[in-house]
Amino acid sequence: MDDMKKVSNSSCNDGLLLRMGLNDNKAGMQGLDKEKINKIIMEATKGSKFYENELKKDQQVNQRIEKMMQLKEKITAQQLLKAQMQVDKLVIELEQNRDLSSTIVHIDMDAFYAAVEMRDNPELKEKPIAVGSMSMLSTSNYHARRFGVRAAMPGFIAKRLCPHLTIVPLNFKKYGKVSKEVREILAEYDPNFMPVGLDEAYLNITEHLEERLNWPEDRRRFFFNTESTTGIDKDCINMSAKFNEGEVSSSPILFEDNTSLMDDSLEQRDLSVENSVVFGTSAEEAVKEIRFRIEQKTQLTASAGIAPNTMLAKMCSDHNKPNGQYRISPERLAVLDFLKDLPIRKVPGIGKVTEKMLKALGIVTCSELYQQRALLSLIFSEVSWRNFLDISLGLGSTHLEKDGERKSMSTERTFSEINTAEDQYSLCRELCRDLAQELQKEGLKGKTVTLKLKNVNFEVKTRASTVLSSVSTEEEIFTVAKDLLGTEIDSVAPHPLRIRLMGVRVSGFLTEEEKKYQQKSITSFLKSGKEIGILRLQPEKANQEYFTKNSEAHRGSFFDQKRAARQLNSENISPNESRSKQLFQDDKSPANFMEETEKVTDSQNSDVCKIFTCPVCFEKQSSNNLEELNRHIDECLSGMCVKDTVEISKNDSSRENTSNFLPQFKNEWVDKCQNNKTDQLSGTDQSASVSDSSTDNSTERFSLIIPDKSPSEQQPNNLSDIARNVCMKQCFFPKQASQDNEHHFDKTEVTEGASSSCFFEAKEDSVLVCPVCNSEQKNTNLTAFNRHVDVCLNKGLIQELTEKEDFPTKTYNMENSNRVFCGGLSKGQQCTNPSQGTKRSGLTASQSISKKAKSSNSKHTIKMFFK
DNA sequence: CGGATCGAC
DNA sequence: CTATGTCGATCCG
Repeated sequence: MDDMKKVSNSSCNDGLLLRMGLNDNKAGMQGLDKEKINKIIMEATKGSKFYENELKKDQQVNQRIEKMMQLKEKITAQQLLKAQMQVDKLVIELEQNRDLSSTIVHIDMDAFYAAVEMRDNPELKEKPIAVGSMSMLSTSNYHARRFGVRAAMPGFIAKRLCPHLTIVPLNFKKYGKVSKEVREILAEYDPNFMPVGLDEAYLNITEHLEERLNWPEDRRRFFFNTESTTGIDKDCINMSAKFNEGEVSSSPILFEDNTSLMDDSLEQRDLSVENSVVFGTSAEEAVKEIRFRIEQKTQLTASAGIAPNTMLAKMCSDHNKPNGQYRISPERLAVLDFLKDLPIRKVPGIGKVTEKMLKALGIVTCSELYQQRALLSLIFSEVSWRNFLDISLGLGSTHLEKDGERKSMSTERTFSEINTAEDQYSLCRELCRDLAQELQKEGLKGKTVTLKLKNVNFEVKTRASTVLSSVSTEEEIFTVAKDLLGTEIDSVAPHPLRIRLMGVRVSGFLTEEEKKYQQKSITSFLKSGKEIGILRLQPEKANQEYFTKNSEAHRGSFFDQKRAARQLNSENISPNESRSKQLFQDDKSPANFMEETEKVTDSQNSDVCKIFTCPVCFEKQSSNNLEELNRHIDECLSGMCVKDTVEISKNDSSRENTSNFLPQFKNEWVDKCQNNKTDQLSGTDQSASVSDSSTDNSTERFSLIIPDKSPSEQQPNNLSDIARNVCMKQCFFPKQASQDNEHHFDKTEVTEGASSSCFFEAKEDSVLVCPVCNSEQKNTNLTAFNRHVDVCLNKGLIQELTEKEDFPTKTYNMENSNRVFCGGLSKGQQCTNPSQGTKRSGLTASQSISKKAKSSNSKHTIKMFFK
């Protein structure tokens, strides 16, 4: 125990560093004291972009602290008193529920990667080494730590601290293998143990200890490994000698000069059998046994903590690191004593920022955290202060939760500056490809794509977009990601986007149920004719056969069940309620939705339908706004190959508003929640007219028209194919029915060339999509939008992008493209960006577009949009 | 929902 | 020259 205390005193960071530096005379290496270390780091750091950004972040934290302090000032004594009572009430409750009955162990491999590398390359043993690269280190050995070389430090700075430092590249396969070996041992003590990364794990050994009491001695006897397969036999024997003599054991690998801790009660060990050791039945003994076995098996040392819960166990394992262990006995006072002077920073979950904020409140140790509990409850969020309270009471989780389902998957890369759109797009595609591959390994599909960018000033931005269908393939992800990227590129235009990191993340994974739903063929959906939605499709004879052909397999399908449930619902409840229930049936968090819906309902005093059926994927989409739906449809469409053109036209509608698809195909979409405009377009040709059979008067009817071929000839794989054909790359809805008539366009104002294809009402806050870069321009007016397009054109994007053969995006040719401006430009509008001429085209953006639109010719050109 | 931030390994 | 990659959680608007 004396040993433990000594080490525990010196394990505080500052002391440790200092001591190590002073004590180290081996290998002719000197460590550095903290001052020197800081000085060197500062010199290497200051003036760099990285440092500038660190300063900036620091300022932000300071601002947060300032705000917090202002908040604190406003707190009255009265409030504080009240809070004190409430919190203390909670404290009593928490104390009553304090659970000390579990024995949780935290195992932490010492300097794991570095230790593995040293083990496998004896030449490194005596040297300061770090694992990682010149730009970033993952870990360092204890030699190197004396010089201040630490994890998360860039290699080039470490080199300045320690010029002899050997930097070993990462070798994850190897670490994984070793990790597995360790885990095999751990599983014997707790089959449900919880690994954390490669080098840590939590175990609940409560049960093991119970059983262990009855174990015969031989079951607790372990042999020293005298037949090591590697060349380290001598060390092992040396170590075993120390074990036998009850001396302080020392890792042969890491700590030739250190004082580690196979400590108490070693004399009592039964060593009657040669080269073996018997461990006792206590928690300490069991954990020593674990560490012993790990070392015998892998030649690596581990530290461990034993405590009544995970939080304490984790802090314990840090307490006597390296190659040591510590236990908090399961008594309330032992716990509180451990926490008494413990700096809050040692607590898992309290990082740099929280530490600084609490320090501003005069809180450094856990007991201070407890003393300030009332104040904290007034300053921090419920979640935060409750967490603080748990910490200060030493409460934590007493069981090991299996890590649940993955919530996101991402990939990101750092590189030297990339500033051309071309490179950025192809990089983006690459990331999407990698990510898609990983996603498919786990069979995941997600609805949210997040793009992460770090510019050369180290400023990080993330941009996310949630689509209503889910994505998993490279194309699908890229379709979303590239738009996000495009928006960012545009946002800094005409300057190039200068980035040093890009990442793509997919989250919002489908649940099992949703996966099923998605996989269902739409035929079963179409059969119903009873779906709620603004679009209903009811196959006419011509298509009936096809629609029903594939439906056999789906009888009693998910859809059918849903339908049945819906009908049941509507019969059993009042009409109003019924509607609500129907709408929300598939919506897991209807709160906002409800509000929104009711609002609209009131204002229009009519049936409002906020569930849309996407014409592409035919999935029902509940959506709060049209923009979302638009985005969904857009995304649904893009990345898919358009094979042919099909028309959807609305045959009948009582009250609807404009919206549009690519108009040259007379596609029209109706948004019934927006305004009262009526556009009537009639379908011709072979129409698979689809009418709604329900009495719901909010229903619109559409015809599905397949112009060229009869369904049988066309032989689409499924109806989705047809549906996809229906729609063009884009659809726009007026985001809101704006009162503001400025920049208002309607179809009469547009030239023939454009207007036949574009009769979109562009109001102030419409969502405009740049025909060049394809990105949504939000919150823009037409002037700004024009400028954007102009800039976009002049950036030479088109030229550049078409040059590169495998370039994934936007390979359409402006000359032939029939892509049109939807609502973007008025006829003849001049380029509004004075800094940018129209060098390439010699035309203003609008003129280009006009020309383009005129030359465009019907359905075949559409293929160009979908590469 | 989207974005920023924190924290851990 | 040269400051990671990945994930979950939380908070705020």
